[in-house]
Amino acid sequence: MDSRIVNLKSKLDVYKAMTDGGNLSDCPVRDVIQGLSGKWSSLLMAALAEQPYRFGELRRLVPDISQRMLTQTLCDLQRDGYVCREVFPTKPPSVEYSLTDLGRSMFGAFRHLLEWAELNHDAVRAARAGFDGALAGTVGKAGTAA
Amino acid sequence: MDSRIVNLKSKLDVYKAMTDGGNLSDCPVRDVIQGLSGKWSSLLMAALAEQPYRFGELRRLVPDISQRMLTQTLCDLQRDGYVCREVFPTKPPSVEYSLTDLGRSMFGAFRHLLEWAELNHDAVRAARAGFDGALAGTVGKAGTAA
DNA sequence: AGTGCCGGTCTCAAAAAGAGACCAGCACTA
DNA sequence: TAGTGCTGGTCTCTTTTTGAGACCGGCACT
Repeated sequence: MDSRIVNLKSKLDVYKAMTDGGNLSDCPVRDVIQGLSGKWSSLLMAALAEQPYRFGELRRLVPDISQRMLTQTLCDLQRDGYVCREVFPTKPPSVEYSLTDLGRSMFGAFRHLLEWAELNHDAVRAARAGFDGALAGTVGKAGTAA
Repeated sequence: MDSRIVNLKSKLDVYKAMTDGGNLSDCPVRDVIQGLSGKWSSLLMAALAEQPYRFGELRRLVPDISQRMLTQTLCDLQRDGYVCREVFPTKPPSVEYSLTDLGRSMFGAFRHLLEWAELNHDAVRAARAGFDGALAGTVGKAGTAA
């Protein structure tokens, strides 16, 4: 079993075969996931899943996003077919963003991750603290910080 | 109903109240999701969900990742408690990465999104094509490209 | 001796993101 | 009538993140 670690002869062929089986590079899933992996995409999707919002509403709802990224992320989400952009010819022309059917469908799958995060953020935070602590211990070799 | 568009008096207070309700900025879910929203995080999680891999194996499995990002992303995932890093004292010291229980748990939720992507990438691609086509039509006003 | 693989780190260039000014048009205020 | 604020964006500049690739020490095989 452990021979795979020692015996390195012509491993590349083996990996190529495995890659074809696991097709991580080719598969279109990557293409879809990359669209959602942006820093703000998931957040905006979560917001729009609640209800439709206008541009300025979203900006206020997520204070630490810049207009530039808000515009761009919304545009990307619209391009991927997740959100719908409607311009209302009101006095100050207002723009409303809402989820499409595709967007709602996608969010239905994404929601699981959100729920998991809600339930397990303590564990993640604990893991982070443990990792950082161990790192500090390794580097500084001191259990007690100043 | 539409008065919300016209009547703009002191809307900020209203939004603040809404923000408190929807708590999109504060909630720790963001903190967790951001860790997964990296370009490579989800891909590496998917790979490690199959089976444990060594550093070089992952590099070959995902050809278009740089060592730097591979190291960094794996380190981030390890810090968040999703993956476990084991160093084997073999002759060329080898390092194996595997999913922790927390990682497997998280991937169980993430998997839904992966499955959705697999099923709906056609729709997403179609939406993209439609969006790009409409954009070209708007700008170039020409239906037939050269 | 020379070469290659091991898992990383280091540096440098390019790309992406953040901060903030600026735009045109209309309503309300002074 | 001038001034102010709000609308949804775009433009520029700076900072952060990413990508590409050189480099490291140590051992095995040639």
